[in-house]
Parts: sequence; structure tokens; C-alpha cells
Amino acid sequence: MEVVHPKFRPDPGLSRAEMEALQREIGHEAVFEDDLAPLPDSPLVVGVDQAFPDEQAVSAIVAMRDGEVIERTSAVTDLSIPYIPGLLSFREGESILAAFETLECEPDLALFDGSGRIHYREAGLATHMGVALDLPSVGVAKSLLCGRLSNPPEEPFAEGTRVPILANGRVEVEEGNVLGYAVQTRQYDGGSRYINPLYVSPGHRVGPETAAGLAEAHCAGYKLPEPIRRADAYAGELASEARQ
DNA sequence: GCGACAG
DNA sequence: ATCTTGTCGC
Repeated sequence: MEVVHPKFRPDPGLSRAEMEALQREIGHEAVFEDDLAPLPDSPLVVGVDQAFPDEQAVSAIVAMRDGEVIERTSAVTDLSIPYIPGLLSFREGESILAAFETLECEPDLALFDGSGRIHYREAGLATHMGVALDLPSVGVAKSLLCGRLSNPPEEPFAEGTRVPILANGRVEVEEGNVLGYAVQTRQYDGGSRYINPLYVSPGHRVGPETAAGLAEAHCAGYKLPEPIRRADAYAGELASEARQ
């Protein structure tokens, strides 16, 4: 598929101020409510993840429908900037879009490994990529970048627990807005081992509740949604090959 | 200066 | 994210 808005392509050569300005533009362009073409009964969903052998970024995309892998693709680029909290999409975005440009199928939805609206300027990786591609997207992060949990129930969170993430002082959004949800997609029964929740947020054209529901709905017995889990494994394979 | 900090 | 062995629990 193609990049619908080239002006939002992540350019690692921009200054930090320019990157942040672009993110504010992207956050403004993003739609944080349901605006999906009515999802088909069997939506085509892609999972996206990266691995970093040496100074390169390997982006892998796995497309699934009804639990079956339909297509896999990937792209490799050199990394030009370090990881900076809040600017992740400028480090990894080029290889992700390059991989999407080799994707032959037309997905209904993309699940990313990282934040969407849970971001200082409402423009996390999932939002940046979703807006550039104009593709409904969801951010699935394993840790919280910013924002705070609302009404956290007593831990450990049971499987199925969903806690709102609210904007706090670190986010350029009115305090108290719902940015996403902490979603406990998996949990052990006993109390000896504990699994942390996922932090799910809208990327583009999806509301926070729908984002949480979609992430949850695509889990198949593991903490991560299956398309992301497969993309993670695929990126890992490609990375280990690249290192040899 | 101190704390926070997706991947 | 990445560098890595053992170890705990079902």
C-alpha cells in the first residue's frame, strides 16, 4: 500500500523542534474516534514490529484474517538517530513505511508495537504511521510513556481488567482526557507470577474503547495480539539472520 | 538539580 | 530495543 500523506513521512534529518512541530500537526490531523469503514466480519489485520540488528532497523508486517497468516513482508533501513522518548517514530518510521510500501494486500486495520495517542503530543508511533497511511490503527505498548491510571482497582489486575489512562501534566492535552486503556489481556491464576497490562491507545480513526476492544479481540492465549506477536517473531528471525 | 522516559 | 544463563512455576 502507499503513503497517502508524504508530508508526514518521518524524516530523521529534521531538527528536534521540527519533529515536535510535525507531531503536533499529526496529532491534530488524527481522528481519535471510530471512523472505520464498517469492519468486515473477517477484517484483514496487520501486526507491525521491529528488531535492530547492528545499526539497522528491520520492520516486519504480518497480515492475518480469521487467525490465518495471509501475507508477510519486511524492510530494512539504516538507523540515523538514537532512541529518544517521544520521537520513536522518527527512528523507526522510515523502515515501517518502506515495509508497508511492499505490502500487497489492503488491510482494514494495523496494530503497532508502541503508543498511539498516549504520547506527549498525541502523536505516538501508531498515530504517526496511521495518519501517514490514512489507515485505522491501534497502539499497543508494553509500558506507559505518559498519562496516569484512573481508578486503579486492587492489584493484581485480573484478566479482562480495563483501566482508563488519563492525560496528566506531561501531555499537551486537557487534563483528564481519556488517552487509552491499560488492558490486562493475560494473567496467571495464582499470585506468585504476575503479568503487566498492555497500554492500548487509538492510533488513527479509532476511539479508545474500540482500540482496547480490538487489541483484546486479537489475542490468542498470549499477552500480545497475535498479529503483533507474529510480527515480533518474524522481525526476530530476520534480525538474527542479518547478524550472521 | 531531580525525576520520567514507547522501542 | 539489545547483550544472555539459569530458574521458577504449572
